Order: sequence, then structure tokens, then C-alpha cells
Amino acid sequence: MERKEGIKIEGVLGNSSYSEYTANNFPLQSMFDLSSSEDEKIRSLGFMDLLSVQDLIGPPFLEIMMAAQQVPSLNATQVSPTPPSKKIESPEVINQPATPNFSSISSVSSEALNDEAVKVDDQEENQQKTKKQLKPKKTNQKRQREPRFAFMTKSEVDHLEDGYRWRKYGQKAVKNSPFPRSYYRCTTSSCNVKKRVERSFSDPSIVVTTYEGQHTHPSPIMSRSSLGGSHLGSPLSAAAFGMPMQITPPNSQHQHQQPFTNSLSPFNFGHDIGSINASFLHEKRICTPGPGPGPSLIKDHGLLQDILPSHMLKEE
DNA sequence: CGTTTTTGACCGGCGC
DNA sequence: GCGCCGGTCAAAAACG
Repeated sequence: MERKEGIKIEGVLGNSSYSEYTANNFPLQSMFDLSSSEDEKIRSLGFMDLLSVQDLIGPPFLEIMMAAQQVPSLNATQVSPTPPSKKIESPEVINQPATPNFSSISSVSSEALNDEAVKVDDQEENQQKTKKQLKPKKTNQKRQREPRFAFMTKSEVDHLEDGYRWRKYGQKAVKNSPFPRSYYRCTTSSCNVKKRVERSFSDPSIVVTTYEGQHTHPSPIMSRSSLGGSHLGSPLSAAAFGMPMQITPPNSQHQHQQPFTNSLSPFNFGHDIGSINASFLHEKRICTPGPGPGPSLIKDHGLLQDILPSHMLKEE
């Protein structure tokens, strides 16, 4: 009964977990100005502040905004006359009130670089010590954070279906917001991807989903058909990420929102962001409510292929 | 009956 | 050193 749908991914925002920004391997970072000052705020205020998206609405279905967009055209297109509620947001990475195209912010955390290597190891370890993180005093090493990305989505549902199964493991009240923040973890045993979901204080209709880490497995939903075992060798592959991927399950009994399917999973950190952007753009395109009423909005005819293996694109 | 959600407690990091 | 805060755990409850 409730399962609302209508989700629009407004934007993406990745923020480096902490002050690791220093590492700029990601061109993205340069774009997002989550500079240290911002970073501070982020910590204090929370993502929401950063994301303070005013009304990024516009397009009918969903539009994705990669903050990473280095696409000048996009930036140019989106002018943000809207006064930032906070000022935290970087001028270039905001949304556009005028053009119903993209809007959003994003940045990528840099941990990937440093942690990447570690991460791999970490995963293994994690499996072993899955539940003894608190009790035993961790030797000394502070837990390392994985790359995080935040997506701003306009949706009525808090938990967006992204192709993966998530188990909620916590919920906390957000300081500057009346809305709580929910913490989810990928149910796959060997996968330690986490994500947190919170609603924007400014715009209750906007949900901010922050992904942390990358999936070590393909989307359970997707795997049903081809993924079978042909690919997935690369943990960093798009699918590997916790990016939101909307797929229409064959037997959608869960909450599936609109028939749109987006396979965005672009943030391969050390990869070309260009592709990412492309994929996002592509997304947008896909999502556009075309005249043809078909559940197959997906069909990637585009750059997606660059990023996703043919299996991922899945054909229906 | 197995899985997921709820929720209060706990822990570590950080600022004062 | 203390308190605040974000994030996580884990037992119990709720669900399917």
C-alpha cells in the first residue's frame, strides 16, 4: 500500500569522509568544492546542508546529477540563482532552478586512492570479524572509511530500490533535521557496503542516499539473468559499486518504483569520470518519459555500455 | 521459521 | 577530561 514511487535522482554528492580531501586523484574533487571549510560544515551540519537542494525538480522521472560533472556544458547550463540556504554548497556544484535538467552536487571521496588497497584487505578481514568490531578493542588502526557518494533523490520513499538488498541496522536522529537517518548494510555476507538514507530538511521530498564502499558482487537482481558468472571479475566495475541501480525485477514483489531502470554505477574512482558523466546523462535520457509506454525504459543505448558490461545492461 | 526492522545502549572521535 | 555526536551493535519484535 505504501510503496510510493516516483523517484528522481537529483544529484550525487560524494564527500570525502573526512579530511582526506588532500588526495586529489579525483578530478571530481576539484569540481566540488567541498573544501576543507566545507568539510567542516559537513561534519557539523551533515550532508543535508551540503545538499541543500532547493527545488531540483523538474523532469518527469528521474534525473541524475553527477556532481562530478566536469562537463562544462552542464555547468554552464545550470545557473543557480537560487540563494543557497546555507552557503556551504559550492557555487558550481549546485542545482539549477531554471533548467529542469540536472541539479546537484557531488564529490567523490578520495579514500579510494589510499584505501583502495587497504580496502580489499579490509573486506576479507571484515568478513572474519564481522561482529566483533565493538567489543574487542581494535588494535589501533582507526577504521578506515571507504569512498562515499551521496545521491539526492526526489522521492517519497526513503529507501530506494537500487538493485541490491539492504538490511537496516540503525537509525539516528539527525541533528539539524526533524528527519531521522537510517543506516543500511548490504545483506550479502561478503559485501560490506553501507548506505545511509536521510531526508532533506529543506525539502522533505528529497532523499539523500549516501553509499559507502563498493559491492563485491553483482546486483542480486541483475544476476538473475546473464551475470551468471560471465563477468564480475572486477570489483571496481560499475556494478560493483553501491551506486543506485534501478532494475525492474522479474517478480517485483518488493517495492519497485517506476519502471525506469537506471544503471548508474559509474563512480569508478580511479576511472574516467567522463564516462560517469556520460552515464548519468544517459540516465537522464533513459528516464525521460518517452511516448512509448514500455517498461523497458532501460535499454542502454549509450555510454552506459562503456561502463557496464553487456551483461549488466541486461536485456530485459 | 528465517529474515528484516526497531530501538536503546555502547563506542570512538572530536571539539571545547 | 568531559560532553557531544555520529555510527554500530544486538536483543527483541515484527513480517512474510
